[in-house]
Amino acid sequence: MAGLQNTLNQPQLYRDEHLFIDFHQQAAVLDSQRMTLTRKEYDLLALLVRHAGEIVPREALLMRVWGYGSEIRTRTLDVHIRRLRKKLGVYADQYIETIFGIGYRFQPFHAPRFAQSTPEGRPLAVSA
Amino acid sequence: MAGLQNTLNQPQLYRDEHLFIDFHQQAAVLDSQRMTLTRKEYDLLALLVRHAGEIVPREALLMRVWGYGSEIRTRTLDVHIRRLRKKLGVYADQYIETIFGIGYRFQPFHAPRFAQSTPEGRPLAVSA
DNA sequence: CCCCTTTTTACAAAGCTTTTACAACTTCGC
DNA sequence: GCGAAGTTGTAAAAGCTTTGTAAAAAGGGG
Repeated sequence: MAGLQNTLNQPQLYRDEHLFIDFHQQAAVLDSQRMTLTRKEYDLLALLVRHAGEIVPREALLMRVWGYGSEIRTRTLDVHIRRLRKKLGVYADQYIETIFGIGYRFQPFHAPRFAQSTPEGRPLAVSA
Repeated sequence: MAGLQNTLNQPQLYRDEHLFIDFHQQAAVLDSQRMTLTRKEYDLLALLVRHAGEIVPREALLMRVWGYGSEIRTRTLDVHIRRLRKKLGVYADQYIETIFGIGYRFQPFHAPRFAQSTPEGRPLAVSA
């Protein structure tokens, strides 16, 4: 698999064509430019990237990044997603997908996308 | 034989010549292309496919997918069936049969079809 | 205080579901 | 066969929920 692994068997690194993340140093680099992320922005990005290719439900994000239980109603996740996307620049929509009604998914840069065969319908399948 | 079975003895997978469904991941693939289904569309398709070859009465579908009792009058089932058929493309009519006055039946791709002037196949129990 | 980060608020936009209205079809009695 | 009554197909609109966005408010560390 991808990055070197530590004793907890968690990758220490993520790397694709444009994005590089060092989970140990908690640093992200986009096209050779260091991203300046706030703590929450980094935590959110890191969590998504560690689960690259998988849908991460809103609930899970709110729990693991904010410690919020499902009873808390907040829009702060949306706002942080937006700021992350802004900092991801032109790749934003390719990297961070919205799974309507469920959560978000980080996709490695060249991950195969399942194209849309039907004229209507939106870019994502259901999953939980 | 069908897919692997979990501890509840429900198949986890469905597969035929064109359609593949992973009930655990709640994802459907048609001719190697992931179908983009909304939640209700997936629930409806999954219920029909789990009972492949059997007639599933409208009442049962409305109860199990929508939680509607028999007193509720709605056309939303018809509309969802239509959208499913659209997304099933050219196989639509082969996969989803209308059993007039009773309900619908999902047929595996190469299943032999019998005349349906006298609908056979045991209906699914309506009770929850 | 000041600056930076985080959260909330309010509204806009997008997505999904349901209803509505009418066309097409099936069944059944005549 | 024919017509009536009921059922299903279909397209479009309405309704509701979720997400995007900008701006203001709230927190927190120096």
